[in-house]
Amino acid sequence: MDALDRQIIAALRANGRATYAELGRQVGLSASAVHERVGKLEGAGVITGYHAVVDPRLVGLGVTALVGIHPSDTGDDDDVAAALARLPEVESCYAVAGDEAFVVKVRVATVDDLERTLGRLRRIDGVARTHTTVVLSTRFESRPNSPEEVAGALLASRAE
Amino acid sequence: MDALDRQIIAALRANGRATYAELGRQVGLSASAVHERVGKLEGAGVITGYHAVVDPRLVGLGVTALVGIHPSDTGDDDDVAAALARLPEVESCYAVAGDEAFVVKVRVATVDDLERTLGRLRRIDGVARTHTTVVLSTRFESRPNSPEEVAGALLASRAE
DNA sequence: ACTGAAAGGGCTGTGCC
DNA sequence: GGCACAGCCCTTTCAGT
Repeated sequence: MDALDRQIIAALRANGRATYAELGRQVGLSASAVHERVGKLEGAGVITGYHAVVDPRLVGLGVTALVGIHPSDTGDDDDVAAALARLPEVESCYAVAGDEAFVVKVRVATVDDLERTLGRLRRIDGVARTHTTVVLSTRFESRPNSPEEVAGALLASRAE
Repeated sequence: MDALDRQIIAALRANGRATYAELGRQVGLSASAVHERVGKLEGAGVITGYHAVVDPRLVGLGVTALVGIHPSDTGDDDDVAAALARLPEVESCYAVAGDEAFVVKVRVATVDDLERTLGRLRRIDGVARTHTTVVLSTRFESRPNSPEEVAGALLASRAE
């Protein structure tokens, strides 16, 4: 993982369909060299996949909510996580510190669907209670920020 | 937006680097037809981009937190959102219903960095207070669930 | 709106530095 | 590890339906 790898990763985070030739031009390498590096990054699990990003509203999933999952005294976290993974409307699932065991992001079509989904969540074995925060608008999401940028910002913050 | 478009979208959500020829094979269309459809989906804003997904830990961003942003009485939400967007460690930002104005997802290298970031967040004009939930593990994230699957699950739920 | 053809370019393996 | 080359496949455009 050198500076070239990081540049390639940043480029692929910005445009996941960039060709190897294009990436090569950006970082000053031949297409075959980039091809090899990307293959290694994928093999090492650094790059885990490539995904098209879709406007949820335009595919009929206009309602987003963040739901905190309070665990019951009995019940295994891994089992709860597995049950959460079985619900396709649960898009992300984080195990967290604090009163809640998990925070999940849910996407559905309508508030009626949200109500139904919350019912299903509460009925999971090991779930005592949910705490729902409805998303009014997504200002930005999954920004492809390079670690470099983050590091730079944190350095600047340190210097303050 | 017909069934073919939805199939193509689902395929590109699963593999953002799928070739047009490959997509055509999957949905039973020629590569040129797929090419045209994808172009229209991009133009209509249904597909907003393609991104490589990277394991945050392997690029030195091993600490994730969800931070609720409580607004002060004075201060404009849009200004706060703009200030949040300027911090690269803030990966996502949702305006939410409830006590908090926003919930943001933050990724940094260390808990020291997290402390610094929280300081920067609190210093934003219009931010009264933050409430931080540290992520212990990401069970799954940004799963490419097709709206069909979600609709199916919700239908099943309705029938229960 | 899709197909099929054709030209151009990218992909990806091999051999070599 | 990277480059150059080469064969093949894909992309992209365009006429035809």
